[in-house]
Amino acid sequence: MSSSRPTIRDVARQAGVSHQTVSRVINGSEDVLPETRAHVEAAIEQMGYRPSAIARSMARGQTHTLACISPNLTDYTFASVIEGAETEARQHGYFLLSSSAADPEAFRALVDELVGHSRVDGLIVINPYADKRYEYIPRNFPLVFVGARSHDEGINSVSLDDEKVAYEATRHLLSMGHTQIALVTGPMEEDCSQDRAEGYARALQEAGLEVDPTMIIEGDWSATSGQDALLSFAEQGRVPSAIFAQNDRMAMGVMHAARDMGIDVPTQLAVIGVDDMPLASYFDPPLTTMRQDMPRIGQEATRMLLDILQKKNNEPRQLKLPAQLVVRQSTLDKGGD
Amino acid sequence: MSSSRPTIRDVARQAGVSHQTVSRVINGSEDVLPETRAHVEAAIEQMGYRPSAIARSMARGQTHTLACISPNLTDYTFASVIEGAETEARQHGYFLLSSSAADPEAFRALVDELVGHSRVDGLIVINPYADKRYEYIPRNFPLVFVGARSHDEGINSVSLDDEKVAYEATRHLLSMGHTQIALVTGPMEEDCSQDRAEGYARALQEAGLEVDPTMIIEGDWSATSGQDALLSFAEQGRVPSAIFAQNDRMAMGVMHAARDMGIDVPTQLAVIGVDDMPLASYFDPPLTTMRQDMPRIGQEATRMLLDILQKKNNEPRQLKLPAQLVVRQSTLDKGGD
DNA sequence: ATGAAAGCGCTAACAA
DNA sequence: TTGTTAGCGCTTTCAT
Repeated sequence: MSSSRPTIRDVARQAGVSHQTVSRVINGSEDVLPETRAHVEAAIEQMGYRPSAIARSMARGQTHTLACISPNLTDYTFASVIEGAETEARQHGYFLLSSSAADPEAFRALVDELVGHSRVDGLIVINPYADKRYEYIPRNFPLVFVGARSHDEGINSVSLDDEKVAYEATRHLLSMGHTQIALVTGPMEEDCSQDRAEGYARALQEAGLEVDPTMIIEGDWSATSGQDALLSFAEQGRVPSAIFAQNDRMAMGVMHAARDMGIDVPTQLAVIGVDDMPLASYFDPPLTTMRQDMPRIGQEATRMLLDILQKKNNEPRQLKLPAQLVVRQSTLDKGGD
Repeated sequence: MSSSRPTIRDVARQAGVSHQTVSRVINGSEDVLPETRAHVEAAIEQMGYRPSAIARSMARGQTHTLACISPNLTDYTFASVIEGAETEARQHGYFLLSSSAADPEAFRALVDELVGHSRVDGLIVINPYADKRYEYIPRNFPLVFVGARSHDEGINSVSLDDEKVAYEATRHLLSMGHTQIALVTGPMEEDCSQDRAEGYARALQEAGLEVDPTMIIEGDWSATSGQDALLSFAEQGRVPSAIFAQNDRMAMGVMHAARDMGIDVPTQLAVIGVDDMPLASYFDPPLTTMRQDMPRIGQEATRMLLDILQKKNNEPRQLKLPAQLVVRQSTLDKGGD
C-alpha cells in the first residue's frame, strides 16, 4: 500500500522469507538455497527493490564515499586529477565528493563537515601546502596528498617527480645549445615550485653553467605572470635565449609577450613548459612541454587511499610519477639550420 | 573508555540529560533552558562530539547531497558549471557529488546507484540530450537539466539562450560589414547546436541575406574540427570573409588553419566564437567571443533544485541565460581603417 | 540454511 | 522544558 520505496522487509514478506535472508541474497552470501535465492530475486525484481545506501552506511559504519578537496574545480590540472580519481573510485564501488576550498578557512570548514561529521571514509587533498591548510586535517584519518611535498615521509602522497621533470626540461634546452636559460617559477611557497627550481639548477650546474638569480623570476602560474616575466627580463635588458616556464600557462604568457615585443619564438627565444595543457599544440608556435599524466595521479591517489581503507598497506608512501618530453616548435636546435 | 567517536548518548550521560535534549541542542531548538543548553554545549565541546551525517540522513530520510552528472569533469565549460553548482550547494548546507558518464550505459549505472540507492536528494544533468541518456532518469525525481533543449516545458532546465546568442554573434559580424558568413556548428544532434544554427539563420535573413547550406559545416566542438572546417571551405574554393564558430575551441581551430594557409585573421577572415574560454584573450589574435557565465548556470540549476526539494516551486521552469559580446582582435570592421 | 534479536546514531511523536 | 518510546533500513551476532 505504501507508495514509498520497498524495504528489505517488504521483499521478505513477498518472498515468504525473513528479511535476513533477503540481506544475504543482496550481499551475495553463499549460504542461501538456490531455490530460496530465486524466490527472493524474483520478489526484488517484481517490487523494484534497491537497497538503501544510507541504511547500509549506517549499519556498516562506512560511507563508501571519498572526498577530494581542491583549490578549485576548473583548473585543468585539478579537474584532470579529480576525473582520474573519480573514475578509479567508481570502479571500486566508491563515490567521490569533490569540493573546492579557496582559502584555509573554507578548507577547515570543509574538513569539519566531511571528516568530523563522518560523511566520507577517506580524503584526497590537492595542493595541501599552498598555505597551511594541511594543519586542519585530523591525524589518523585516511588521507592522501596530491602535489605535496614529497620530502615528508610521514604522509601518503602522489605527485609529479618535480625535480626530475625540471631537470629534464632544462636538459632539453641545454641539448639545443642554449646557455642563457631563464626560469619562471610558480609561487615559491609551493613545494613543487621549489623542487622544479632545484631540478633546473642541477641541470645547469651539471652542464658547468652558473645559476644566475637574476635569470629566475617568480610567477603565480597565470599566463599574465609569464607575460610579466618576459617584460621584466626585457627591462633589465637581458632577454635570455631560452625560458623554462614551470607550467604551460606561464609559457603561453611568455610567448604572448614575445610576440608583442617582436621577439620570434623559437629562433630568438626558445620556450618550454610543463603540463601539456589542452590546445598546447594549437599555440603559435605549438608549445614544447613536459606532459604530465594528471588522471593517473588521481588514479594512484585513489588506489593508495583504498589500500589504506582496506588495511592492505599501512606504510606511508610517497609516489612520484614521471613526465614525458613533448617536443613541438617552441624550442629549436640553435646549432641546426 | 570507548576509543570511537562519542554519540549523542555519551554526551547526554556526561551532561546529565537525556539524549533527546542533546538532539534539541545540536538542532538549535528553542525549547531548551539556557542553563541546560550550556551544560550540553560544554559536554559537546569537552568530548569533541560531532553529529553523524549518516545517522541524520537515516533518521530524516534525506541525504543533504545533490549529484551532478556530466559527460566529463575536465572540459572547462562543464567544470565551471560544476564549480558554480558546488559553491551554491555548500552555501545551503548541501554537498555535491559530481560524476562523469561518458556513455549512456555508464549514465544508466550511475543513475541507478545515485537515485535508485537513495544516495542523493536531487540531480543535475549536464547535456542530457547528447544521446538518449535522459530516458534512464526516473520520473518524479527532483531533477534539473543544464544545457538541455529548452523547448520541452515538462522539465526544469537552465541553459544559455542559444538562439539569441547565435543571433547576436552573427549580428556582430554583419555589423562589421561581412556578407559571406560561414557557420561551424557543434554536433547537430545536440539541441544547442540546432538552436545556435537557428539564431545564425535568423540574423542573416533579417539582413536580407540567404542562408547558404554550403556555408555551414558540422563540427564536434573540438579544435581539430574547426581546423577541418576551414580546410573544407578552402577545398570548395569558397573561403568566407567571416566565420561564426559555435564554440571557442573550434574558433581556435579555424584560426590555426588560417595561419597555416596564410590567411590573415582578421583582415582576410574574421572569427567569432562562444564561451570566452580561459586564454581566449591570449590567442593570436585574441578571440572575439560570446562570453557565457557557466558558474552562474550551475548556481541557478542548484537553486532550482533546492527550490524543488523545499517544495517552494513545483512548476517546471526553463531558465535561459544571456551571453555577452566580448570584442577582441579576431573580428575587425571591414569598412573601417 | 534460515530466523530472531539487537543495534548502528540519530529524529519524531508523544507523554509527563 | 524535558524524557520516553519508537522507529529509519540495514547488518551482525547468535540461535535453531
